[in-house]
Amino acid sequence: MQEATPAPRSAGGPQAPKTVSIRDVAKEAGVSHQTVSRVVNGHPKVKESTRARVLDVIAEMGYTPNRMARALAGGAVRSVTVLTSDTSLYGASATLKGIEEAARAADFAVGISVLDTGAAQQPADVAARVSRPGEAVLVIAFDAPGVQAWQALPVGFPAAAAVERPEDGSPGDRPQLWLDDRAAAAQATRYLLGLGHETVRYLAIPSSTTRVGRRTEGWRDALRAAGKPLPEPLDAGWSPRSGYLTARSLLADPSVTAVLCGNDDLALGVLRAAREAGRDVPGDLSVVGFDDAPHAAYAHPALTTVRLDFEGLGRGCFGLLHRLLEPDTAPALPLWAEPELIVRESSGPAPSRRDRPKG
Amino acid sequence: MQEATPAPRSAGGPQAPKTVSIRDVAKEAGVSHQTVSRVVNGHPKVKESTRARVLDVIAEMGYTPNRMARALAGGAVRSVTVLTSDTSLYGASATLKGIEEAARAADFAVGISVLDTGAAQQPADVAARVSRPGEAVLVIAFDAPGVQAWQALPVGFPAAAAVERPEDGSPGDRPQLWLDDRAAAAQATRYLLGLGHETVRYLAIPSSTTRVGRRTEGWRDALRAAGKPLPEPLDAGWSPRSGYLTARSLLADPSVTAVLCGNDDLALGVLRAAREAGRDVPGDLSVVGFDDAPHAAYAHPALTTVRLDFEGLGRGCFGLLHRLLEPDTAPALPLWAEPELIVRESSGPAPSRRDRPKG
DNA sequence: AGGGGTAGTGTGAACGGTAACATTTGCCCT
DNA sequence: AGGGCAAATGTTACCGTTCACACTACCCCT
Repeated sequence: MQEATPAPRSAGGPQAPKTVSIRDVAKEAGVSHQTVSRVVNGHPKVKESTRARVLDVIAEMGYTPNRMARALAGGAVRSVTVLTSDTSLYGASATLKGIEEAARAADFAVGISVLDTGAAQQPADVAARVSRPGEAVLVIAFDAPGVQAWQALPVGFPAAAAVERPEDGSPGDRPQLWLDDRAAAAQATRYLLGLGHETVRYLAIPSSTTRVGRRTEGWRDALRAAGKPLPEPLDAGWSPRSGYLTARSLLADPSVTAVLCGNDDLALGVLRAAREAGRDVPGDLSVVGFDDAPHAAYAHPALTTVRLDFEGLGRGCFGLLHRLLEPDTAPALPLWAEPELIVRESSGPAPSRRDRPKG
Repeated sequence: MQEATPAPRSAGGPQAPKTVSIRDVAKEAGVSHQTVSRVVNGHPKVKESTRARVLDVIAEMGYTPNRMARALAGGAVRSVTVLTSDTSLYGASATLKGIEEAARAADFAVGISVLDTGAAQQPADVAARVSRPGEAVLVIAFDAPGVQAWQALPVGFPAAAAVERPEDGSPGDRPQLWLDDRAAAAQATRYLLGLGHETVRYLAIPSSTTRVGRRTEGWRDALRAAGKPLPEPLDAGWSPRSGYLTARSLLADPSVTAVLCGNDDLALGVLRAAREAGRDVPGDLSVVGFDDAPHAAYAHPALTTVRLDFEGLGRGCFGLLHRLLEPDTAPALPLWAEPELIVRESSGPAPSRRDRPKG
């Protein structure tokens, strides 16, 4: 732990940084400040020669529009605040990355505000996080705090969200995007069933709403469609530790041969529990994760998982918001990848009856 | 991949969101707007009864100061832009988390801007990322792009940084903080040496400067001090894959019994390479990581690593900046934890000669 | 020649705050 | 009683931008 001596307070020395404003440019170019504003904002009715001259002066003087003033004056905000709960989770952080990328490309500033997990999100709280009334907001609503924040946002608000599922009743047409977790979970489950497992257990991440999560639904869908027994899903948290604790009791049951996890971290915990229980993965037990976090491929055994294009989702969300804010100039919505099952080492054929450890 | 129909453009309907300004509050409370401003900013010379009344009205009307206007008017900026390169790396994201936490506590808005890795950071580029001339900046400079951005920042700029190492020559007193990586690496190395290993190999993360990294230095220090052979450090990247590839050739050498890695991700890769090479960890080979990322405890075997308090570092950096910006009101610098060696399963006594696989 | 559109430009007033200075009030002192 | 001072409050200007509108040319039409 070290600290350099702080630099002396900038005492507004002889050479004040001298910010160059739109009026400075105007004077230099011999036009009114409003004309400069028009040039900067690409207004069509400016004579070509004037535009060129102004642009020259701008380049020469190194003028940059002041975002604050621009926003204050009621112009385009060009700034988004991302509301998210836990950036240490892969899904959220990858989505954020996508948003930032797209926002930067569109010359938007991006702010970030982390939601307190636990505390319910009051409309007033949420509003207070936004720098300016009317400032745009992007919510990463994969968990309960996120969804609450999203719902707490006044409807007129320029905002979009990445959600786990679209809201049920209520105004169903808010600008929001989601990945098809349900189909992805169903696909993973079918894969395991196809390997000969009699059924698949599911370790659920916390649901973002009062209803059961989409991934849980997908898992159920597949089980039902295959006419397999449908056990209770197991409620877990987000962390490896949570997966470990939940799996410890589950794996005492020798009939459990396949476990689908709500995310890769849980799967990591399950892997450890399996090791401790003396269960060979994938020999005795197949474990499948979700998300394809960066470390999933380097677990032991390497995790079979479902790759989700969170970055693409983030880009999409920003695009949605952009289109909302600037319907005429915003580019078309970018595409993102479908969920994809990545088969690695942690899953395999169901153990044949005689190999299976005796109950 | 799904998309809800975008909400119709908010057409400024009958009930415009009607933002409540300082003048609205003033009128309602029967005072001048300036008095409201004074109350909001905790100016001392306001009569207690007036203050109470104004505060009541503020609460009642739900007034929130407009950040933009405040900044425009030349008040305190109360906003930081964090410059970072790769948020998917644990160190950077944890530091960001700490910054955000401290910033929120101090009622600062935080913006984020991701540096292009690869491209050199030009002063102009960096300046352009900042919303307003004079806006404060916090740089997470653990890698080369970060350091370049930090160096490209004009000296007068209100900025602070979390760095791998303090800059060498140059103005050595810029506001910056760092964790004692060097001591931490030395500690880990001593620990391994104490376990009987003849020497320790080191997989280096890329250095943030032209010089060798601090962790590398610490490792060298310990080896030298113990009079042990000092092999060349191995240059790796940041990812598990990089650790895997680097370790693959290294582990062919049976005399290698202890590997220290520049981060936990590299260690994950080494673990996999060890498995493939038929090396038992920790029996034949000890592997030690760095950072104590969340998944380190759930690797197989669980990683021995050095816990670094990145969140604390982030809080500290923000505190440094805060003190710079508001010397009179900013609280004292928060403390953060010293690096700490966390011994788990991936390290153990050096194999005795006769156990060691034959070269 | 006068009327009407339109391209190009300028003017003044916001936007919501803070800073600097002006003003009012109340108290103490001589 | 009047001068001096400090506390409490009000007034005005300004930050850098956009918006709404006014204005000037100029062209086209009848």
